[in-house]
Amino acid sequence: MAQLSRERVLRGALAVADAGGIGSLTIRSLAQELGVKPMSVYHHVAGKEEILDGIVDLVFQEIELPSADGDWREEIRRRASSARLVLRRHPWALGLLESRTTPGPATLRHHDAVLGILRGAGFPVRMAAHAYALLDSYVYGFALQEASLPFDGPQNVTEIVEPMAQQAFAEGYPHLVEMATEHVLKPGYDFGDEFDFGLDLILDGLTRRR
Amino acid sequence: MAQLSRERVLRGALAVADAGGIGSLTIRSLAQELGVKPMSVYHHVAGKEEILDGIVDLVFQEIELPSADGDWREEIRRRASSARLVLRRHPWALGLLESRTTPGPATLRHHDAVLGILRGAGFPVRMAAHAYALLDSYVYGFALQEASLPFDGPQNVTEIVEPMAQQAFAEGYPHLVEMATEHVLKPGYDFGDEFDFGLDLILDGLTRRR
DNA sequence: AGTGCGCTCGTACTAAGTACGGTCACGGTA
DNA sequence: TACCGTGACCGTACTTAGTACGAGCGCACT
Repeated sequence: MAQLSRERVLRGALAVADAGGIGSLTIRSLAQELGVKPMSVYHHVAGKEEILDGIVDLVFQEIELPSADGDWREEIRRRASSARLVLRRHPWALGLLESRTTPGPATLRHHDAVLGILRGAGFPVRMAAHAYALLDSYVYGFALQEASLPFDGPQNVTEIVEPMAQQAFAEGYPHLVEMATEHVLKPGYDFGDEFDFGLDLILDGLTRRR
Repeated sequence: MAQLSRERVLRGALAVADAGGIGSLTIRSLAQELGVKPMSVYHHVAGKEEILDGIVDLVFQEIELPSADGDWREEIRRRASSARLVLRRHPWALGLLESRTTPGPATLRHHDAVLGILRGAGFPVRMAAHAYALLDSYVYGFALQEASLPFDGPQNVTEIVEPMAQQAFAEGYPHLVEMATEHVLKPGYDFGDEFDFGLDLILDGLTRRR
């Protein structure tokens, strides 16, 4: 095992969080992952808070940056889709966003690039702020809903939703029952497919208001 | 101090979380709030997980239900605004959403009512699912961004953003600097004002696609 | 008075964050 | 070569948290 370093500590923390959720990330579990003893970690980071800040920034680093000279709509769409995939890969990152208020360098670079595209596309500053807040709200919120779904993907939907629908029927929630039986339980259903509908609607609205 | 009860335990937990964040909600802090010893709590709830599920459902209970016979657009707007305010009052609830997969009765009632409005407004099942995912994504994501802002309200924006802008300038993030100086630092700025822009855009898009 | 029951609590075990100081390898200097 | 400073790693232990276990205690019903 090579020398420890801040970089290796953060990478290790990311791996532990991905494997077992943020709840499983403890200084001890991280030390084990790294093949060292708990206190060794503290020579490379100041404390657990700094680790959390660090891995959030690592997550932002994974999101594709829009390129400054492409079609704005296509670039924004690409980065939104990328962000959604990244947040699905690291669902614990969403819960962290709420508590971290000191953005890292990758986070800043990311936001600067997105704003750059919008300004370059002709959005005035105020409108760029609107667009930026709207787009990120949508992406974060969608990722949050994906993360809180009781099922993982399109596979095991039936076995999870079927009993829920029965319960909803028994307790008198007709619209939930209808949604389950007429939509969610139909073959081919995948919540992830909802993403493009909303993104298109938002991009259309922004185009119209530009 | 009256008899303890599940209800009082959950209300107490909500109060503790509101006062100091979920991080400050421990069995011991909760017991102190309730004027009892820690282990007494366990006679009314099975464990901390059940407390967390319980207070998330309490939060949903606070969101205004849309009324079934109003104008769908107005009802949906009202419940979205209400949800946003409730989530601003209990920002810790967002972090919990991701981990709780067993919705409580208030949560189910809430979702059933929203779906009911959309179906009543003439949205086909599939389109109601789209609209529902989009609206909730927006509301949750917006609340998440509000919660992660480094400033609390329109008051102390300047003292927080000013140094950030300076740093952004020094590190070469021109669009962040522009956004700060030309928009955020202007008098009257309030991030909360962004909410209506996005909500209107979404409602327009949904109207058009209905 | 006796009995059972439900609520409360004292004690204690385990897991986690981390302060403090020790150990040890290495590299530069006299 | 002998010495010593430095940086990385770790052993120990203190504090805070969740919670298992079982004891005490008051009240309702016999």
